[in-house]
Amino acid sequence: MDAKNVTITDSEWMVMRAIWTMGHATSRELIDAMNELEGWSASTTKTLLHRLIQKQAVAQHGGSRPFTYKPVVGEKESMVAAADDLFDHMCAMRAGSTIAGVIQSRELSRADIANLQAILAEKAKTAPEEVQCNCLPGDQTF
Amino acid sequence: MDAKNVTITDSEWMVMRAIWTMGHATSRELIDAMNELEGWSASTTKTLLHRLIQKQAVAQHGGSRPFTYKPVVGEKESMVAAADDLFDHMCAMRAGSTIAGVIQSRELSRADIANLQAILAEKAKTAPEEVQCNCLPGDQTF
DNA sequence: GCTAAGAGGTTACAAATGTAAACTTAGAAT
DNA sequence: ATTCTAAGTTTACATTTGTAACCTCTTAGC
Repeated sequence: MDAKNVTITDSEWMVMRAIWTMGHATSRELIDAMNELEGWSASTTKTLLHRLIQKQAVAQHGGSRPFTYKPVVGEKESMVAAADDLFDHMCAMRAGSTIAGVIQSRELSRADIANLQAILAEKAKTAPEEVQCNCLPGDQTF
Repeated sequence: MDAKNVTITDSEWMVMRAIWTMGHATSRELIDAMNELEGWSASTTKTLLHRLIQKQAVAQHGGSRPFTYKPVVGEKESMVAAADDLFDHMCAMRAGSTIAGVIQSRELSRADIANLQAILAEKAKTAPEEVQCNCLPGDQTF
């Protein structure tokens, strides 16, 4: 199952974060975690877990109760897919400054920074002078 | 009006992009643009425009018809606010690699890259060895 | 074997969102 | 002055999403 093909809602995402972090979990573990993190009732977590199973973001394992639930889509791929989807709906010309804003407000490790610097150095080799706006059809600068 | 305080839905965002790009527009101009871009009917665009006015993302100008509509919230700030909100709901530890994925799939100008490199160089001065996961309470690496 | 508790599944409902029709008002055209 | 068209406002409805109760089934405990 490809992370790009699964749309995870905000509340489902909260459940996924718990499953990704634990690697695999029982419904009791998820219910307790979501109650502590968000104050949700057990019913809420069960509903969201069921919806995630239906959209194949999560798989149910084990032959007897309590079942174990494991993520089908990876956290890293899902995060990138969600961020790409967001940026795909935004002005291409302003992606650079938007990414700059995000970087400024995130904590990044030395390894993260080194990785980003390497990627940017590579992109610099073929970077255009400017990126075209893609907001209107046949669009030029207004 | 602060961009951070206005939640713009996906469809409203498509209307905003048109208004931002034109700077100011009449409803006829927006109706034509959204019909060409998304295939929407005039009613759809009118409804979304009205909702944007209600949530003070857009302001109505002019004393007689046709009115002119102008954005109250800026595009740049709204993009950063939306991206920040997305990342705020994700694992802090993986923000770096997610940003890397986004950079790889976006077209960036030379100026964008230079700006990002400068920001990263500055962050590198105080970067931690690693960023803590913030997915579960009292969480450590699993 | 029976009972109780826990887990899993189904149903419920309000609000948000996407999409569009219907109605009212204003102004242009005749 | 009247009519017609466009613009603006209100209403409508289906789907999605958030949140949770209720019901059924399974398994642990006695």
